[in-house]
Formats: sequence, structure tokens, C-alpha cells
Amino acid sequence: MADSINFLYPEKWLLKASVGDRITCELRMRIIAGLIESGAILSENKLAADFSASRSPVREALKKLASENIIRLERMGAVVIGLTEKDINEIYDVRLLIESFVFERLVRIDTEELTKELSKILEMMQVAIKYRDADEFSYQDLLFHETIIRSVNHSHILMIWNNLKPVMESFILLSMRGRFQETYNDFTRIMENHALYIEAIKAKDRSLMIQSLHKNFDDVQGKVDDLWMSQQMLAKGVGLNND
Amino acid sequence: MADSINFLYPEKWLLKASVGDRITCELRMRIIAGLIESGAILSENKLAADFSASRSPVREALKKLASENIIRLERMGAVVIGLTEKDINEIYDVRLLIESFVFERLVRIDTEELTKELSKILEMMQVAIKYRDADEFSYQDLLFHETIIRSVNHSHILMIWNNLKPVMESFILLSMRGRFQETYNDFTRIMENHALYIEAIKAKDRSLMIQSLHKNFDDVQGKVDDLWMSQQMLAKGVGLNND
DNA sequence: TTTATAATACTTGTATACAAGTGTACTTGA
DNA sequence: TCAAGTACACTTGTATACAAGTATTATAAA
Repeated sequence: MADSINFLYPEKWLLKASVGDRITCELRMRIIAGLIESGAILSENKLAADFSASRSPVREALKKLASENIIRLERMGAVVIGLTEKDINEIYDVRLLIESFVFERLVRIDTEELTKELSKILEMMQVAIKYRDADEFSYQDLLFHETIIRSVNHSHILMIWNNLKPVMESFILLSMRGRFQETYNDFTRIMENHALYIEAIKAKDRSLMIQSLHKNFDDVQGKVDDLWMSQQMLAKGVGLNND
Repeated sequence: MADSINFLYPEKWLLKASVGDRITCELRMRIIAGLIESGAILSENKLAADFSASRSPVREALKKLASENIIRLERMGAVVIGLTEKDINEIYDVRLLIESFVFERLVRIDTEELTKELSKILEMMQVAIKYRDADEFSYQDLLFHETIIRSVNHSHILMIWNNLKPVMESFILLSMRGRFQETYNDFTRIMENHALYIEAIKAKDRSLMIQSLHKNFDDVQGKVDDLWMSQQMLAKGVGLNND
């Protein structure tokens, strides 16, 4: 693969991944980071050359990214859509929707094991903060919510999550990397929100859960204008390093 | 493509489709109809031979079906999961979830044009019933709900619908074909439910909408045990014709 | 008879080749 | 200068080839 530019996607997450998956993840990161600007037209042949690969894995990547709505496959070339602020708001709409749904089921089952698992993840997040590991923190943050969703055993709700996850992952990765550099004390509040989430599950308190969800999301959404956009600029200029 | 067996998917819906799409749709139908039983192992090479195509479009198809959770890609071969009763229930969970969400937005906008469009679709459905055209009826039925969802311009909710749609399409196609043969008078009630839905939108009456949605879904779900399972048997034995 | 090893017949993932179609740019004619 | 047509470069979709890996089966040794 081309090494003229640093990879944005954590390489350690791709240890056993295929070339197709690598291209998918890296392309997604570059699009969401704004390195590949929206409106740009991607050619299978050109991408294959850029990544020193054949068209097969590139095709696979484009199909996936199209299903995530960050590119649009047309007759001649794939047009980059990118991630707009509207998309980010919509994604949180969907997260609120499915996590609320999940919580409804949650209050009806035994959550002993779940909350223990969540506490473990919370401590992992704390360690990640301590060692300024943005990628690890992002991973655990996503895992936190995925663990909750998985706990109710609803395969179609999980499917929605899985379709949403890659784009969220990229977004959160970029966002957290920026925060670790600039607004480090944000993390105190993020941790508090997550702790509150666990409390809501333990107490089976619906309104408390909604409250913590909103807090968490408002926290992120409020930052979109300034932090996110500046982050996009940052990514364009720097090309973050992660090995 | 092999013509040793009749195709389950309407050929007229595939007029401009690629080989990959054809294989995707046909495989999905056969899996959901139970022609390909759950637990079966699909080989890319074997499927390519069966459909007189190469591995490329078959691969594409398997990737898509895996994203729909009706097959599972493993190291050696793709394992058929199929559509269980649990899946059908879960799909309706999700439909209730997103259509409720959509309705919340709907009550805040002008629905003049939407209801007119829906009335048109309703009349199309009536014609389809009159001429015993199960495929056309299924198409309009799905279009009815998709039109409602599209009207609120929420691309991520639409994404959820799009991911769900193919499986629902297959299921509804098979279900409706069976009903046209066996329980023809079901359609009176289906039409009433849809008319009620339009009324709910016009009146912006939330509880009326939920009521019609539940009626519509309960109607379908109640039939699952008997009708759906018998339909599966039917499909296995007959191999429906549609040209 | 059982166990270890080797041959085989699969599998996936990737590369490459080719056909058919589409847009662009250039040439030719007025 | 402008219009129509033609060649070319580039696109997708599909077929085929190949490498690397995995289960299975057959063979050989104990």
C-alpha cells in the first residue's frame, strides 16, 4: 500500500484484515477527516494504483462506503459525499432511538453481569485517558455502547448498530484525537456521563438513562461546530501518525 | 443463468440489473422461501456454476446477503441462516421504531402532497388486488411505507429502511403470493389499515397512526405461524412461476 | 486398531484480462 | 465561429488466473 501519506486508521486494528478491509477503513477515515473532500470523484483504477492494489479490493471498499452513504456510486466514478453536520445529528437521532429501545428491554432483564462488564470498560477508558491513548479510548467508548446493545439479544437492532458503527468509529477517533490535544478536561465529563449511564441501568431508571444519553450526545453535538471543523482542518494539514 | 428451476424473484424487476444483482435477489428469495434450507453451506464456485456466472457477481451477492444477516460468511463457505420467526418479529420492531420516529417529524410538516401521493399508491394497490397481481401489490405496499419515510428527509432513517427493505420485499412477496391463493379476503383489511394510516397523517393523530401500524403488523404477525410456514412448504414443492 | 503424516480437493482473497458502454475532446465540414 | 461527427481515454461489470491457506482423506507406521 502507498506510504506517501500517513495512515489515519490505527494499524493495530488491521492486523489480520484483508487488503479490502484496509482500503475500506483508510478511505473512510480520509473522507470523514476531510482529506478527501466531498464532491471529489474516485476512480477504481486510480485508487487501486494509490493503494498499490488491484481493483477487486477497491471495488469491495467502494461498495461498503456507498452502503454507509459517505460516497455515491454513479455511472462514471464514485462521488464523495462525506460526513456533514446533518449526518452527525442524524446519527445521534438513530443512536438515541436504538439505545432507548434497548433500554426498554433492559429494564425487564437481569443486568447484574452487564453492569459489571460496563464498569470494567469504564476503567479501561480511565486508563486510556491516563495514558493519553485516544484510539484506545475511542475503542472502549464504542465497546461500552455496543455491549449495552448486545445485551438484549436483538439481532436487527444490532444490525443497525453494525451499519452505523464504522462511520461513528471514524468520527469518534478523529474527534477524540483532537480532544486529547486540545480539550483534555472534556474527558472528566464524558466519564461522568458513562458512569451515570451505568447507574441508570442498575436503578432501571428510564429518565436517568435518557438524561445521561442526552448529556453525552449534547456534549458531543455542541462541540461539532468548533472542534469538529477545526479537527478537519487539522487532519488535512497534518496527516496524523499512529504506530 | 440456470433454468433448471423457476426463478422466484420477479424478472421484470431485474430488467436493467447486473448479474450480481440478479443472483443476490434470487438467492435471497430462495433462502427466505426455504428452498435453500438454513444450515446449508454455499460455495462461491458451486453457486457460480449453478447460475452460469463467474465468482465475481456471486461474491458480491454473498457479501450483500451477509450484511442482511440471512447468511453468515465463514472461513470455508457461507452458512445459510435464513429468516426465523424471531427475525420477522424483530423486523417489525424496527419498522415500528422508525415509522414512529418518522411520524413524529411528520406532524410538524405540511403533509398535503404526501397524503395525495399515498392515496395514489392506495389506488394502485386496489388495482393490483383486482387483477390478482401479488407482485405488483407487494411493490406498492412497500412503496407506500417508503414514501412516508422519504417524506421527512432523514437520510439515516432511510438507510435503515434500505438495509431492511430487500429482506422485507422477499418476505412480503412470498407472503402475498400465498394470500392471493388462499386468504384473498385478507386484502380488504390490509387496505383498511392503510387508509387508516393516511387518515392518521391527515389528522396528525399520533395514537391513530400507532393504532393502524399495530393493526397492520399484528395482522401480518398473527399469520406467521400458519400462513408463512405453509408458504415455505409451498415454495419448496412448487417453485412459483412469474413471467 | 490407532495415530501421525502426507496428499488432495476444496476454500478465500487478490490480480489481471476483457467486453461493453459513456463522456470528452478533437477534427472535419460549413 | 460554430455544429456534427468521430476517435480516444476512461468507466463499470464480469470472467479467469493464481497464491495461500484449511479441512478431509488416504496412507504409512506403531
